[in-house]
Amino acid sequence: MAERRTRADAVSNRARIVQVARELLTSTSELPMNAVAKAAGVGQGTLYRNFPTREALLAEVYKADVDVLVASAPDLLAQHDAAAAFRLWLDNVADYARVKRGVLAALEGGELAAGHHDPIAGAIDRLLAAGRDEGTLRADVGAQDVLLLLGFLSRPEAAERAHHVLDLIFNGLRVR
Amino acid sequence: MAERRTRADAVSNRARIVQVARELLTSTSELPMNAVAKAAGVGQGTLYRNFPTREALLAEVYKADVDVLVASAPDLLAQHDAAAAFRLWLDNVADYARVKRGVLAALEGGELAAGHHDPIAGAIDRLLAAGRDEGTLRADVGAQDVLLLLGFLSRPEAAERAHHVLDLIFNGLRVR
DNA sequence: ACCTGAACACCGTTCAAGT
DNA sequence: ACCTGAACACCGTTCAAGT
Repeated sequence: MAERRTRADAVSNRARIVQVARELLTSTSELPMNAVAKAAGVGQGTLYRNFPTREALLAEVYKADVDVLVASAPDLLAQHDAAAAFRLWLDNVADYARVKRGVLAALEGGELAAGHHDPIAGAIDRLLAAGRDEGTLRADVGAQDVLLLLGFLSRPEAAERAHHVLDLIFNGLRVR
Repeated sequence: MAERRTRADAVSNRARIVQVARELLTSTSELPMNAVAKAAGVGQGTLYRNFPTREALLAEVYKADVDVLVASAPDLLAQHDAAAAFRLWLDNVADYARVKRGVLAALEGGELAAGHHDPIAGAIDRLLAAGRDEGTLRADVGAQDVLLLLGFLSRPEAAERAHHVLDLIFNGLRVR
């Protein structure tokens, strides 16, 4: 199977689409596909061949952020006990959610979350498993449960109360 | 100020709009305004004068359900201690959410929830206050926090795990 | 091989014209 | 006083035609 080199213009088009989408998302939380195509200077067809769904585009836009979030889980586990690591990781998620609301939108129920190997779910699983071994976090909690609970971060009103609500959630996941 | 009798056709139009919307929501969770107008046999203008936003229409459709939910709070408090009443009330909410997903959509961030006198928030406040007096529920929890946490019920994947996630939430709201 | 952009099917919402 | 429905401004998505 011969490796086929993608045309140079195709490569730059794809990169420009992602860059433009990222910029559009800094001003508003909406992302009209036609607006992305126009701002990127490509036809709608080009946009859709690169990213068949908006979820796919969002996943690409926030890939770097998600990678950082996922990578921070083992780092925190190396420096703290599992319960503290989990609590700190939740704060990381909240910080990302505050700055870039779209991260959560991409995360929940989309390509990222529904994919076979959702990296975020993997990070949560790791933290939960450590807490279970330690005996500080409830053994009957799955990554799915945590993802559902974190969904509140995507609501606009969440910003002010995020920290407090995370405390309540964390309190609920600890063993009594 | 003389009471003005609304025209008979106007009254029946309004009732038919609500009835048709309710029926449409049993099959799908979407509610296109034009589809409502067409199914109700009225012009779009009539629909919009009665219900300026979709939220307003949803609020009317689910008014009866919300009333039942709100009324159940004092009933539960009369028969159980505050913590048990709160737990049972949460189950009531989950049951409604399972059957009619739209109740939650109408509840969260919409006319119902954002209104000056959100009845749901009132019911939650009442339950929380009783739990605080009793010393079983955390004093630093507000109705807003609970509403944010309950938002997960509107997600399609929530159905199977709703009961378990509610346990986690309840666990987090209790005093240690 | 990749691209463009007209075109289609759908929204929500408004408002002039009717009764 | 209330209603109708054409019309407008927007979506997402497809696909024939180009290079």
